Amino acid sequence: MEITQETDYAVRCVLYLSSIGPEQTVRIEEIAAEMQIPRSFLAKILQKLTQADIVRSYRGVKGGFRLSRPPKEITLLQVVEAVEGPVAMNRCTREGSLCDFKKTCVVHPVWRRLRTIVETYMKDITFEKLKKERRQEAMAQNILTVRRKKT
Amino acid sequence: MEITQETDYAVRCVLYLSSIGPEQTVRIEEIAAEMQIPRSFLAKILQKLTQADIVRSYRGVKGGFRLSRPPKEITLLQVVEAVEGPVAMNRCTREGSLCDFKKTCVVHPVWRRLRTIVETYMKDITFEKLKKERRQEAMAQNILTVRRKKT
DNA sequence: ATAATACGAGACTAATTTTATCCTGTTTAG
DNA sequence: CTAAACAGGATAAAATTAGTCTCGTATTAT
Ligand code: SF4
Ligand code: SF4
Repeated sequence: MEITQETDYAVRCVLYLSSIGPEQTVRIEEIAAEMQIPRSFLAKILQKLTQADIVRSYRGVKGGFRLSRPPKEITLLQVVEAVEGPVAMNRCTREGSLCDFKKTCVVHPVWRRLRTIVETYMKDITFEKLKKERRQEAMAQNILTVRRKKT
Repeated sequence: MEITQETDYAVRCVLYLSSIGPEQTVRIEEIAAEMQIPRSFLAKILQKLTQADIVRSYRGVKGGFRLSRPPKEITLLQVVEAVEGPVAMNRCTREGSLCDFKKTCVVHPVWRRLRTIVETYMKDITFEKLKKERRQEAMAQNILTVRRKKT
């Protein structure tokens, strides 16, 4: 029971976008390099994130991506669901018709409850929270200043 | 993020075994039919459950399976882990070396925490609990008496 | 205008995992 | 000794995951 590599990439990507200014954009190329994500795969992931209205894309010269709202309003759950669909925990909480036992099954409510627990936890993790921790770490290591020079 | 079909089969299987007497054994055939699990696939699953010391197998005529300890001492987590390995939630909580960022990553602790949450929940669900609910339902519908006749 | 840049969409592919099946061998009750 | 029942390994189809590539469209600087 694990998220996919794709989902982890997506989280890294949104985390990176959380660290830039709200007026800036960054190219796929930059995110891919900084977050160690295969470039063309990331392009696909960003399409999903765009369609889920988590990021917004800008085409052409000077184009790129930015978050479509402040990091505070983007949760881990939203990102996970955008790339891999509902966190159902078991098929029957996603599509009940898949199992004949559903009506009488005593395990079904267990999975439903677990689903709620996981969703609740992930809903509480915003990228604002993550960003803050990240900035603190970066400052402790002077990573941010290094990156500014390079840009 | 879902358990596999195999895992669901395993849970059904252990649930069924929880309902029989501690001295009885049941054949793969019976479990497969009652719990709607492909026979040969179930055989494989039971091997894993045997190796994890959740069930015990008996060969030869009159052979079959039974739980290797009372349902009270078997948790959902044990069964899940027996068939699909650790519930890591993300690769990095299973094998840290898989990610270069691990040391500084602010998301990593989030997955670790979620893992703990899920494990804690599943550890609390014993098959004794499930069995009790199941018996109540069965009695309400007279399923148990029907099954006894058939045997 | 138009060339260069950057994302969008869809087809395609490779690798891995999931979901099984089957065969041969071993154990055991009667 | 033999029929019943599980053990273990090989094999295979289907689904999912992970990733690439090409061509199209939008944007902007010149
Ligand atoms: S057996 Fe119960 S838990 Fe399993 S899929 Fe069916 S309803 Fe869900
Ligand atoms: S980026 Fe962070 S969360 Fe993702 S795999 Fe690496 S350590 Fe884990």
